[in-house]
Amino acid sequence: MSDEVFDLGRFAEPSLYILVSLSEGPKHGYAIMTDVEAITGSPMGPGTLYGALARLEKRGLIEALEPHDRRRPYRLTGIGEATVRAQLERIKGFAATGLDRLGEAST
Amino acid sequence: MSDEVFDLGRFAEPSLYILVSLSEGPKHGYAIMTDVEAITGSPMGPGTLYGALARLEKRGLIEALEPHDRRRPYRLTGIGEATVRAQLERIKGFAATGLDRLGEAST
DNA sequence: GGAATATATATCGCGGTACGATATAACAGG
DNA sequence: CCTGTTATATCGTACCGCGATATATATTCC
Repeated sequence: MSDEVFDLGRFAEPSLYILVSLSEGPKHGYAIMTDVEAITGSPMGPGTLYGALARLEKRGLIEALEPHDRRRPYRLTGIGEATVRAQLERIKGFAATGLDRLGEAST
Repeated sequence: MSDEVFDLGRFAEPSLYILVSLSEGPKHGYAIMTDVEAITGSPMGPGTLYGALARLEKRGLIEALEPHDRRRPYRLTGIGEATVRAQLERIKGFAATGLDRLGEAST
């Protein structure tokens, strides 16, 4: 089972942003929103955020911590961390392949 | 320099695969399908392929060449090439950021 | 103190995408 | 001649993205 890394599925972009944001440490929704905007350059609205958050929790990639004040923080689970890592490695390889092809093909 | 590069939009994964496949040179649909499967490891069905192909052409990122035999080849346009390159650079940076965070946070 | 703004979460609905299923057709090999 | 491969095309369903919207508290400024 050890290898069985969860796939993020079809619409993985916002989910991946969230997971990467949580890679830094536990955060609550609003903090994720601002962090993702800082990383990616484009804002993530609440509709996108909370929908994806619920899905990620349901799939066991993140888990909710005890709320403090008005904040409901989330944390990466073990599976979540493995998933992000695998996903990022894959993406990294893919980007390298693509850029390599462009480098050779252009001129 | 006015590089208003086209964004791939929300659902960019299959489209990006196609564009990267075409970065190698012009290909027809079926060849893209097999190539993408080779690159990503997961198969891309005709429903995904031809839908995305039509959208990419409509957006001017790829263009159709003259059909030979039963094959309808496509080629990257200038805009298309710039878009893939920009997209891949962005992804590369994002992956690096994410892996960096994981590297520090884990262990 | 009152008003405006920032923080913080939650939900709805439309538009649009992913993708399996399905159909069609030409060609090659046994 | 029939099966499998190559090749393109379309339909329908399920699901996602995301703007809009609502609510409530905390903070800041006049």
